[in-house]
Amino acid sequence: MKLPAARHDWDIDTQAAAAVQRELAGRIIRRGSLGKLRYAAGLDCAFPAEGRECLAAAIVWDMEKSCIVEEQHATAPTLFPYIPGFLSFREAPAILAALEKVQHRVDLLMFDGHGIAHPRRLGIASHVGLLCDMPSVACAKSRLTGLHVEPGPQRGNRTQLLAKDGEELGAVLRTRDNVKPVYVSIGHKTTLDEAVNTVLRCGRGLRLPEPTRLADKRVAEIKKDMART
DNA sequence: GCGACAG
DNA sequence: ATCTTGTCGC
Repeated sequence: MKLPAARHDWDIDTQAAAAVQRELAGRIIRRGSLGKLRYAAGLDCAFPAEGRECLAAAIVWDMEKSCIVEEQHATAPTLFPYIPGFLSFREAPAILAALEKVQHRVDLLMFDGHGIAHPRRLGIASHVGLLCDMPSVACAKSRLTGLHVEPGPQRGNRTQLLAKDGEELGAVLRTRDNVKPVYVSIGHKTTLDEAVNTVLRCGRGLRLPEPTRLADKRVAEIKKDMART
């Protein structure tokens, strides 16, 4: 897919990165887009070569037929260490490279990580969604920020993830009966309800939605045969 | 200064 | 994320 050329530097320190996040956060659109949402691109990364490079995979999932329609992957040098709150500066370059290779139509991006449920309201889903100017949803396996009570035990049960000042940051969603819930939040150009529905629609019997779960599986496989050669 | 802390 | 085998449960 064609991605906007205007981007910022990635090889910067945490102070500059935080400044970028605060500036870009103001451009995030917390409303739904117009078009039909059928093709979701799940993104995830792994770190081959002892972490010196980042490998990203994009799995384009047909939400109607529940099948993969395309998959691409790319690598980029790892320019940033893992620091909570700055995940996108570590993974976004490789993810954008993988997305550039995608030929099929994509209606939304799905991430393993947070969106606006972030200290400066610009988690990786929001950051990449904004740079691609695409609707994006976030589905993280654990909390980064925000407060919440435990949701009910059944699939579909949810509670609010709230900031100290009461701002709604996301939803703590049970995607499988009696299994640890996931943290869903708006990335860009979506509403929280759309994000929650998308996550539920993309997941059947498992805790994580298919697009990101399959992307995780892919990078693990690729990394594996990268190692044995 | 002391905890918390996506992947 | 990554290092790692078997094992308990649906």
